[in-house]
Amino acid sequence: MEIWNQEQINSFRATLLAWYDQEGRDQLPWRVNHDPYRVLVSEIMLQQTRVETVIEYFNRFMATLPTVEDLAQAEEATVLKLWEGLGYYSRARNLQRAAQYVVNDLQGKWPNSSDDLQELPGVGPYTAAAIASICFNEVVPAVDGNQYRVFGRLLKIDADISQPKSRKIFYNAIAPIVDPKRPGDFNQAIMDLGSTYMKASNPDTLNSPVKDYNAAYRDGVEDKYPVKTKRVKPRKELWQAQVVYNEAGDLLFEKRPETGLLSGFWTFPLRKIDQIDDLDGQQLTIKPVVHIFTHRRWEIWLVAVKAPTKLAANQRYLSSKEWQALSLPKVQHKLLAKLHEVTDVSE
DNA sequence: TACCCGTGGGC
DNA sequence: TGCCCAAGGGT
Repeated sequence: MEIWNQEQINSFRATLLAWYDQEGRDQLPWRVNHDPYRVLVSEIMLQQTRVETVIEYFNRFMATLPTVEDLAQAEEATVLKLWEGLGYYSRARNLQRAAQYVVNDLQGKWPNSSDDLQELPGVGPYTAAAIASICFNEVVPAVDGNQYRVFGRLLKIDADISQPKSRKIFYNAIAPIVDPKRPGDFNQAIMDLGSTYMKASNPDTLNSPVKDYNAAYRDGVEDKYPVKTKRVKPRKELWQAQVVYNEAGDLLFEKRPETGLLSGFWTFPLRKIDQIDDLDGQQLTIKPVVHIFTHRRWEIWLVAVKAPTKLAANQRYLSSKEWQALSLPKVQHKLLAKLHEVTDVSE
C-alpha cells in the first residue's frame, strides 16, 4: 500500500478538484443546492442504483414531496408508489421514518455531523459522511464503492472490500487525503472519477486526470484492484402464482408478510413448489416467468385455481384500477403482463 | 460475520 | 446466457 506525503496529498487535491470544477457532473439534479433533504433523498436512492436510473425517480419524488415536512406527513402508499420499480423498498420506508424523525423528534433541525446523521433510519456510515461533507462541510471521507475502487487502485490497498472490516482500513487511508477546504466536493469528485475514468470495467486510466497518482496502473496491476472476493450465486426456486378471478373479473391478490423479500407488497398468491409436477391447478404458460433477485432466481408458473371459499386475512380481490394505483414490485408486473399475454391469445 | 434486500444494464 | 456491476444498510 502506498503512503503519500503532504506534498503529494496537496497536489492530488489540487489536480482532482481542478478536474472536478471543469468536468464534474454539476448538472445532476441533486447538486443544484446543498439542501440536506434533497441530498438525503438522492443518497438513499443512489444506494446500489445507477445514476441514470435515479434521475427520473428523484425529480418525480421532489416534485411530489418537495420538503422534509411533506415526506414526513405523506401516506406511506404515496412514498412507495414514488419508489415503485426502484427496488430495495426498505429504503423508502426508512427514508420516510428518517424524515419523521427530523420533523417530529428534532423539530425540523437537521443533524449536522456524520455521527448524528447515522441516527436516521437507513443512514449508515457512507450516507452520513456524504451528507455531512456535502451539506455541512465536515471533513470526512464518504467511503462507498467508488472510493473503494478509486483508492484501492491509487494506493494499492490490499484489503478485501467484500469484508466489512476493510471499511476502516480505507477510511483511515483516505481521511488524511480529504480536502479540508472542500470535503463535499472532494467526495463528489471521487464519485465522478469512479463513474468515468475509473469505472469497474473498461476503465480509461490512460486519460484519467489522476493517472500520475495511480500506483496500480504504474505497476501494471490495475486489474487486481480493488481486491474483491465474495460472490454469491442466486438460489433457484420454483413457485406457482395462483390466478383467481371473482364474478366481477377482479383478480385475487395477497399481501406479503411484513418482513423479508418484497415485504408488505401485494402479489398474486405465491406458493413455493419442489418441482413442476407439484403444480396445483391449470398451467397457463409454456414457460415460467423468470425473475432474478440479488440472492434468488425465481421461476414462476402461472396456474388457474378455484376461488377459495373464504379469503384469508391477507387476501383481497382487486380491480385493475385498484391494483394499478398500488405500488407493485416488478415481478408482479411481469406476472400481470404474462397473464394478459396468454389471455389475449385465447380470446 | 455472513446474509438478506430489487432492479436494470453491460458484455 | 450467465455473470458482474451500481453513491449500502439492517440484522
